[in-house]
Amino acid sequence: MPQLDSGGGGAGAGDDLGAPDELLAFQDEGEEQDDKSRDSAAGPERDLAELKSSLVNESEGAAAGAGGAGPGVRVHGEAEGAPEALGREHTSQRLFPDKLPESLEDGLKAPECASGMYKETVYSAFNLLMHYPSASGAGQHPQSQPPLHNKAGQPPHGVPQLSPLYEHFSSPHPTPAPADISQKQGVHRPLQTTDLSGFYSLTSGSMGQLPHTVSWPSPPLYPLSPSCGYRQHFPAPTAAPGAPYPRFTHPSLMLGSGVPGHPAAIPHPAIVPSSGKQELQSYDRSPKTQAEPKTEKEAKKPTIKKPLNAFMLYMKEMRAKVIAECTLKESAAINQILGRRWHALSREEQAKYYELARKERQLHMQLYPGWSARDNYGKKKRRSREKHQESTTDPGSPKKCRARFGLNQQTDWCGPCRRKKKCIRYLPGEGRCPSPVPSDDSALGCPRSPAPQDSPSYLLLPHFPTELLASPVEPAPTFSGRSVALTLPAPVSPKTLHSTFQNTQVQQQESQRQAA
DNA sequence: GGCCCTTTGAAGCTC
DNA sequence: GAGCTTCAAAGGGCC
Repeated sequence: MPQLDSGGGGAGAGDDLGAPDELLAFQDEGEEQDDKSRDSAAGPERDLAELKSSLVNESEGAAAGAGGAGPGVRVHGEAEGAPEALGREHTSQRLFPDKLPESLEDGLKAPECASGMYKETVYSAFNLLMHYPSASGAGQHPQSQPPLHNKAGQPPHGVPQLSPLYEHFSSPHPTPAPADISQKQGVHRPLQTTDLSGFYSLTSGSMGQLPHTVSWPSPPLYPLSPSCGYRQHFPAPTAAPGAPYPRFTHPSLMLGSGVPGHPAAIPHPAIVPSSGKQELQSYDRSPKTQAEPKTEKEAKKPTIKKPLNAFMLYMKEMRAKVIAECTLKESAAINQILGRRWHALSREEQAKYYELARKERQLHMQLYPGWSARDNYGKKKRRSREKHQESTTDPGSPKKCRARFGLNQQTDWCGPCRRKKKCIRYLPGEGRCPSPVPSDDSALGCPRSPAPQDSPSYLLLPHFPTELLASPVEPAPTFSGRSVALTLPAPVSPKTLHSTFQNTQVQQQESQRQAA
């Protein structure tokens, strides 16, 4: 794997892009688990148990792993020399062993055609990104490069579908990045010296090769002005003179429209016009935007979306598959299934998505150095806080809850929710955690929170299949030692459960018809 | 038309 | 630094 975050150049920022949760998910196993992972007898179930164990025991692991790896999932190429670096290297080897490229390679040999998502170009692009940020190779056509993994040009099973961001910046005909990309106001992050030219390509030649994924419908062949209309704060990389067409001209990305002086489309999947679904609302906590008068021009600023995290990338890839398998349509129910499946993934499988997400964040940060997630704050309806205020039975923090019941703050779980963070799965009507569950083995006899018998309306539904309370897809996970499965029955709303119930009935009727 | 639901993760904010 | 909040995608459902 290339040195994505090598100390040379300006790769420093990328090193810290990994999220703490990623670390917790994969770091807490420690050396003991590392040994376990080397155990050839370890099967998927055990792997899953270990993963869940590591997730559950995140606080202990965080304390114990103070001398471990730095933040985030790392790839090879850390700063060398120091023991810490050695530890990180060790961690990175555990997280991204040579298996990863192998799996990618294997996957390329074994296409999954169910959704038709995987195309050669996409994974060639992935390979290009894996070589990133080689400036020397920026102008090379992938076919002229010795491909690392696309032996058969086929996508792998389990290899994450590239997000639009990746797809977008993976043109085989890259064009030079603009020289003035950093010459703008509001740039807080230093522009990476990494040559991103390989990710801006707007050539017409790539258009025909560009696969159409579920997420990206067929791009209309709109002529593209050389000056791409990134939002004002972020001057756009301009297309090469010989690049008349954008790679992506999704209607939602026609960012130039409406922006005076920027008539062209913005070929970036992370950008949506503010006139879209997420209209800029009056609520905006950004001091900058509060201070500035909202001119018409500003109101039409495009919205740069957050880069997708690992789970979002996973959802994006697997949604169609789940829909096909389960004949579900409601995204809420699908997401529940995907959430369970996500937990059931092996570490290696999840690591692929974490790595992909990390690269997305890195790329996003380099493309929009001054962008912050804060920029989009307030662009969605505030609902959590309002809902929270509506609830008079605030479960309180786990810390308070544990203190209330005299539990160990480090090891005991907060009531039936079994979470160490916010206690949200309290029993309705009983206020804060009424029955804290210690984390010793006695808790293992009660793997699930006691289902409230009074308030949830789905329990009152006639003939409601109680098995729906458990995982609709995955079997109940096993418990290992003190570990408590994270895939506890999610606090599914009665509405969703009822919908799921209805869908189940439809499925049963269909199956009966087919059987007949 | 726009919000809700539902998931996990990342990042910003608050104390 | 812990805990909380918001947003990212998706699309049917609901008002």
